[in-house]
Amino acid sequence: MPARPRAPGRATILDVARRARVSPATVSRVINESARVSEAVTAAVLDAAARLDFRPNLVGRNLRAARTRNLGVVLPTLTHPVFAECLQGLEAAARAGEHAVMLATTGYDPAQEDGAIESLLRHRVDGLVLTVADAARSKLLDKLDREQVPYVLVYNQLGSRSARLRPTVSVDNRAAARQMVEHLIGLGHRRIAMVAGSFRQSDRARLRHRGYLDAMRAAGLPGQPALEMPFMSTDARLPLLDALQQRQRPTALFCSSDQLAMMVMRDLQVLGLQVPHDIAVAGFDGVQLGTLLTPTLATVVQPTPQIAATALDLLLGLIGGQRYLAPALLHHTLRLGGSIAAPAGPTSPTLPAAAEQCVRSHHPL
Amino acid sequence: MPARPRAPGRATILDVARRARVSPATVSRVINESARVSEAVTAAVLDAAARLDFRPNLVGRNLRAARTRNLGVVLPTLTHPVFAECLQGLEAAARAGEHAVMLATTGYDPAQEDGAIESLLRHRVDGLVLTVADAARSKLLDKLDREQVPYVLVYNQLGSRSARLRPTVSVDNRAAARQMVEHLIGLGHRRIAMVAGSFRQSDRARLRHRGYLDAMRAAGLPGQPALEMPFMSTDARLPLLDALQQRQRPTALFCSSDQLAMMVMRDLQVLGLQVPHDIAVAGFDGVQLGTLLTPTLATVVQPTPQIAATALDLLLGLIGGQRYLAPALLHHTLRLGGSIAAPAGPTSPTLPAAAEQCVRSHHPL
DNA sequence: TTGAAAGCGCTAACAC
DNA sequence: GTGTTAGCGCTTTCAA
Repeated sequence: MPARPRAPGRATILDVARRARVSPATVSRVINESARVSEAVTAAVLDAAARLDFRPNLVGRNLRAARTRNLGVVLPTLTHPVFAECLQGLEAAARAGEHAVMLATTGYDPAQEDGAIESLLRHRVDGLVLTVADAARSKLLDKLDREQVPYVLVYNQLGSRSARLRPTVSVDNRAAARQMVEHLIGLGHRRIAMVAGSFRQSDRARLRHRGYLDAMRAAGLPGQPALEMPFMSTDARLPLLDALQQRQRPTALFCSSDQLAMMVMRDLQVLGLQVPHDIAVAGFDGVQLGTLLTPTLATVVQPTPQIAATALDLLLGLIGGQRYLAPALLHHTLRLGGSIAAPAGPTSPTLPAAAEQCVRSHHPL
Repeated sequence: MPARPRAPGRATILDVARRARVSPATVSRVINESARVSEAVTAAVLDAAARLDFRPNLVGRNLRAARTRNLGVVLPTLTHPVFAECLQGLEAAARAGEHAVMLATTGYDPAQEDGAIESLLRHRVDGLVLTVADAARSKLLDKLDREQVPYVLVYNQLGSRSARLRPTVSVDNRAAARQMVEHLIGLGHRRIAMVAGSFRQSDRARLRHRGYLDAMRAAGLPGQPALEMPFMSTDARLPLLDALQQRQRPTALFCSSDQLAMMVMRDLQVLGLQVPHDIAVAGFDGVQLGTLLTPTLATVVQPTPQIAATALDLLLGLIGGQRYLAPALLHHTLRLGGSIAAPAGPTSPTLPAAAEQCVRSHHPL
């Protein structure tokens, strides 16, 4: 049994070189397979490295190489499953490409975006994958452009008239939203409202609202402004109550995200309304958890694994020196779950008696 | 307007020193506030740094300092919300403590644990937060111990008779499970089955099963072996069918995780059973999404934000040189959702007619 | 209070 | 094929 190495895991390339009676350069060559080395020497080096529990110090390598094979990922939150799934995909793809992932979350707060990115850049990540509040008018992205930092946006999508062109990976949010709303209209819904995350925090939400308006207008129906809700809120009852107390209560709610849709479904039920019988609910994202709900959530499915894989692919391309990058528009699909159905007959214009009281008394959920 | 720096963001401490007409050492002192520097010089340095868009290269610093202020986080998956929430908390706490997070996921595969950790260690993370398959008999943890790498386990809990003592942050899984099952018994349930993630992949699942057995035995009821399911499976129908076709169909199912419980609830409903009327379902984790289900999921709530905060706290302590670390046992609570209720009267011993056919025909969900 | 100089671990030129 | 050497950007003695 060999003696325990002095400071285990801390042997350097020089220690290995000495033990194998070769130069440090040769050790490096063996480790990285960066040049041909004779079989005998290779074996000696490998043996020495193994005996010493040699673990290459990537900090040293990175300093020397002026690149780190580290990627920064900046997302609003992981509480929202679509981002957790995306991160999962990014990490797997990064690992497959021999890169490591450094993570930062911003809590949908543009102020935190700057600090997060700055920290990542100090660590000299080779590139960034990020979802920002507003891709079209982001000082941060301007900065990244100026400094020529490779980055790819996920989920963010630039309007067609946007001045800047930036690398994005997303679905066609507007078209996808329109398609879902058209589906609702096809089922017979006429009064459809949209619930959205706050527009300031999400360019996606704005585009999806446009798609909603497109569909409504095309059908000659009155589109409404979105019912905006801050992203991190956990209770939709009061805004919902507002919407439902309108003279013409909507028979369907199109939500700008699955997270929102799930919350809305729960709160509608708390208010005493049956989904989909009393009111239909549709989401946007296609998170797996939607299939675990009862009824299952009808939603626009974004191909999150492909979004992640594509983003990483593009990013590695950019890092590799590729120049121009067209925005990648991936295909969405509709998942028609049990949360939508044709509208019931003429609905009563009043809420269940329970609803009002339920909200006012702040009944815990 | 100042001339654009040559290679923006790539000015070094030497450039700043030259511009401010001081030594690089002084620049370092100013940047890190590591020693007193006169006001005048400080101002000059700061000014030069700002003009040059100086961004300290942490790779250089880390090489020199032999510590990185990077923390490695190793989790089975982010698809399971409890881990996503935990990572979120870890990242926030790390950022608050001026540390960055490098992420790796293992997909519940012990084989991947090794590669993930090895990669992180090559990056010279200062410490690790991890959830492993089995904390008691993990070669990896042995290695970390041997190499004196600071680490803290989250969710993993060592049995009381475990040989090794390792730093863990968890709830008392056995007691918590017992309490939930006792609650079910208190409601009148007598035939309670447990559904669990595969034991090999989770020491937690084993402990929770023990707690289940404790409760059953204490009540003089027959405890059963757990219905084991691989963690990444997305369909529980066939195993469920097995359980439900027993002579004495269970009136309640205790699941070892919320993920599993949500899947089970959906699949029960697919099989034509009403939760909680026909069968009660309880989970373990307390993920927020449980409150979005209908009925809401009854579950053992683990204080995930505190688990994350505590883990980070302990880890930073270990990194700071602290020696012994007692396992931290955090308080769980029960969240009694709509997915459990007292058992209905004598249930029919047969499944709804739909059930059998539904499974055999592999009806898409 | 500030500067000079050495070196963290590694790799890429360049020699042999 | 293999060795020598210089230096990536930073901090930290040690001197002044």
